[in-house]
Formats: sequence, C-alpha cells, structure tokens
Amino acid sequence: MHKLDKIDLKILKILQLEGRITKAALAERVGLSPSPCWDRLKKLEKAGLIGGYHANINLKKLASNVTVFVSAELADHTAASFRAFENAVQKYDEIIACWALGGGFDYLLQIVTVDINAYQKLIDEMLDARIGLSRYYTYIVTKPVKANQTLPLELLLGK
Amino acid sequence: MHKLDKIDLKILKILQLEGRITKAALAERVGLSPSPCWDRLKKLEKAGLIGGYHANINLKKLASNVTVFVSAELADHTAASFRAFENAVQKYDEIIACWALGGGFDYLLQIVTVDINAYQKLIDEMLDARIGLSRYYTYIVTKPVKANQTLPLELLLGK
DNA sequence: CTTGAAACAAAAGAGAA
DNA sequence: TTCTCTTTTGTTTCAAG
Repeated sequence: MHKLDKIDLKILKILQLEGRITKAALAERVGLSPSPCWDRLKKLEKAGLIGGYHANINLKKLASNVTVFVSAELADHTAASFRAFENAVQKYDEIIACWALGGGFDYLLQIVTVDINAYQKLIDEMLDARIGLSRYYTYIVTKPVKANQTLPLELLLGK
Repeated sequence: MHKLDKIDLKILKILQLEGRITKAALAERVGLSPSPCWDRLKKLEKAGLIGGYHANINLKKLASNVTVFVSAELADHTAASFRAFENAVQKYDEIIACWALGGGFDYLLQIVTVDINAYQKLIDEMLDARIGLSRYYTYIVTKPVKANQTLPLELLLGK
C-alpha cells in the first residue's frame, strides 16, 4: 500500500471521472503546476494504483443487448474444480465479470448477450463443456439503476 | 442506433482497452491518417456511443476493502416505492452499482466498503431510513475472478 | 516545487481523390 | 464524401535549479 496525500487522492478522483483529461488541466484542477502533478501521476501509475484507462461504451445506443446475472454452484468443491471453472470463465467473452463468493453460492457471473436466446445458448454450451457448473440461477437485468464509475475513495481511506 | 463500419468498431474496441491512446496512434492502429480518424471519433462521441473515459483504480493496492453483492426485495411493489428505493440508492456512495431484476428479487446491489462491519452499518442505516428495503441476501466477494473492461462488441453486433 | 525548452499531439482548415 | 497534407495552438516530458 501507498501513502497518499490529499492531492494524490484528488488526482485519482478526477481521473476516475475524466480519464482523458489533459495533464495540464489536471494540474490546474489539483492546484499544482504541470511538472509536479506529472511526477505524482507517474508515481501513482508506477505503483500500480491506476490499472488502466478505458472508454465506456454506451451499449444501449449501439446494439440490442441483455445483461444477466447468474449465481452458480459447482458440482465439486475441490481446488481443481474451482480452478477449472475459473479458467473456463476467462474464455467466454460474454462473461464480462465473475466473482467468487463466500456463502450460499460459489460464483456470481455477469453476462452480456444480444438476447435471452443467446444467453440460454451460452449456458447450454457451458453445461455441455463440463466445466463443473451444477446449479445456477438466472437474474435478468430489466434496468440499470446505478453504474458508478467511481469508487468511494474517501470513505475507504477514511478522509 | 448508429451505423458502424468495421473501422468504427475497431476504434471502440481499442478505446475500451486503451482509453488514453493518442489520436495519432489510434489512427495508425485502425489504418487511417489522423484527420479521418479524428472525425470518426468525434462522431462516435457526439452520437453518445462513448459514455466517457475513466481511470481504473486498483483498490487492492490502495486500501483494505470488501465487495458485497446484495439481492434485495422491497416491501411494496408500487411504482412509488420503486422510485423511492432507486432514488435512495443514488445517495449512498458505497453502492457502486445497482440493477433492477426480473424474477425472484427486485434489485441487485454492488457495494464496496472498508470491511464487513462498515457494510453491516450501511445496511442498518438503509433499513432505518425506511427506503422500502425488506428482505435481502448478502453475498461477500472472496475473489474477483474476472473483470473485463471490454464488452463483446463483435458478438453483440454480429460481426 | 518552479522555470523553461524541445518534442510531441490535438484540432481545424484547404483542397485532392 | 472521405481522405491527405499542412498549420497553429496547446500538451507532454524532462532537465536544471
């Protein structure tokens, strides 16, 4: 973990929201001249605190699509079967996120496909591929209510 | 919806992964000279296909934290109570995402806090605030298995 | 952290394929 | 239209203090 002062934190906060801001503008926003701001940013990037920069695609305007969450349970709870499932998950582009869970279910998957048929086809394919998937529940997203691009950095850092 | 040719699609794909790529480099990658590429990008942005650019903060390296998914059911299923809940959700910074679901549960929430105590405190606060939350289940994330920054654009556009 | 300078990128226009 | 080329302005990067 890295020591962050208020200005570093502000840099991160701004970049979360405006990933393509110019370094000159960023410097102004945090109250520094370009050089020291640039030094800080480079340090933050080198420390691995910034994972990367990404454009957010507005899928709604681009193509018909459906987002589905799937809570999944594996047949076997061996280390090998967890590994096999996790490897398999990487291979499907439609699975845009996956989390291992403590408690009732083993995994939560977030899947994006063109429609429900494509989703069902994907699930059938996964079942056929014998990646260890046993019980699962499907939750279809009817509306995105909130999609923050920003983590609550102050809350987490206690400032 | 917008008509995209192969090059537009390629621009979007690259920007999903490299949000801070220079326009000259982007042009080269898609096989255009800077100006036409810049024109296309401007059109894509104006059409609202690019929601924004964001830095990805590597939270693991920054502070202790826990991610929790919560499936939530409301007491009342009136339009007014949905609205009230959705408004309330916007106010909590710890709730980084929320989706309305069809089927068993009403909402799925993604929450990030420093630890489980902070999570429980937040839930208690939400229950006290009488925002309509009735039954809920907590799924603690033990491991992020996959976190694609990229949507499967080709799959969705059928190319 | 400041200054300053060289290298580079962004933005916009004129005009050719 | 869609691209190439050129120019101006602004940004990035990095010394040196």
